Amino acid sequence: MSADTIKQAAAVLFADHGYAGTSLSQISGKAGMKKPSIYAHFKSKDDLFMSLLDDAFSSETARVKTMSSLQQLLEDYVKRQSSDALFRFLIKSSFFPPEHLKADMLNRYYSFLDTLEEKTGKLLEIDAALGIIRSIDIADTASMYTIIVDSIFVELCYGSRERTEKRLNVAWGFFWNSIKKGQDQVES
Amino acid sequence: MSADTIKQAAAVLFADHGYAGTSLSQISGKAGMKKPSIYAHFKSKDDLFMSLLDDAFSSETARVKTMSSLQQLLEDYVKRQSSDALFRFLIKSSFFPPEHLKADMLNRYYSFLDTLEEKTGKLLEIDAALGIIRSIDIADTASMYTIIVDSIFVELCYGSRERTEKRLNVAWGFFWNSIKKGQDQVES
DNA sequence: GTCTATACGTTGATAGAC
DNA sequence: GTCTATCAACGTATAGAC
Repeated sequence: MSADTIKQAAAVLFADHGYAGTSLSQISGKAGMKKPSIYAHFKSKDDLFMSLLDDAFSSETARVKTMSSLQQLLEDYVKRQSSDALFRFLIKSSFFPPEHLKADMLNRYYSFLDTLEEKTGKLLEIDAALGIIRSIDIADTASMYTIIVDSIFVELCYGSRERTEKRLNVAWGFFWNSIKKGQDQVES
Repeated sequence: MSADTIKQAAAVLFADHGYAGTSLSQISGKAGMKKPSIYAHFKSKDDLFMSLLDDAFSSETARVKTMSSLQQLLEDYVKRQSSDALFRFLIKSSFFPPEHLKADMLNRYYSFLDTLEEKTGKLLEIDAALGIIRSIDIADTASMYTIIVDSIFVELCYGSRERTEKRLNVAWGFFWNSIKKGQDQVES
């Protein structure tokens, strides 16, 4: 289907140049058709953008719901930074929403964050029950996890995989060391 | 001077709508003059943008160089999120640079990051010498600090001061607890 | 330094033939 | 569904009067 071809082209361009920085002629050009053809599939530029956003949030929410380890999700994000245009589109658009669509977007973003924090809480509770981690404040720890996720997203914006991986290792080291059982921290 | 009036107007608009999303007519309108008057002070839109960016990086670099505590800088960022348009402009522009100015910007950004990590390292070394913190890997810890800074910047993009402050408290709690002396962590 | 007037490309979007 | 042709509006930028 050519609606899909348009979406794929738009994802890349929106991710690289933003909403305002991307024109419909650029999108149609990349999709191999003329500008007016877009209107056979989408009502407007806004419609195309929001449609992409829905796809992206659905995909990420599904991913979070089926994840089985906190560390795995972070590594998954790093892996997808170059290959998954829809993911890059989502990050950049979330950080910098077009002003007139901001309200619409924020609802979806917060709903995604809720899913993430809820799932994080559940995984932490399992680890706590298994005795892998110390008794901790689950809410604060889940919050700290999303902080790491966001900082990884920031690094993803700049595109250097090397830096991102280094950062991930440092962040995860601090995080896990703070919550795991054992006395590796003792070194006074 | 009216070059300054233009800059102030531009900072707010670039921060809110981005480079591509802001037009020279919007800027001149907010500055109380007509569009062509801008060209009496700046060669082009790019010139205005880069001039603003230089101001912003200079200001932030100076701030980092004179900071006396890691926690203070974070709190300073939160306080300025609503009042300091140039600061908001810098964050948004750094996260999402216009593609054709990206290379130019990245140099300045990395130079700022170097200053930040260097200063962070020095402050950590002082605390270590004073016996306030445990012996740690200074480089990793400074890196973890910039992770927290970035996550605060992300939150600043969304504008809710309440959420930002909560996040700052959680992040700082984890960070300081990981490096300070004493056995507050023991709770197995 | 600020203005009016203007040049000229590009934007998002529509009409209508095929 | 895709195209050509066209639209009004807006973009950056310049020329030249005051």
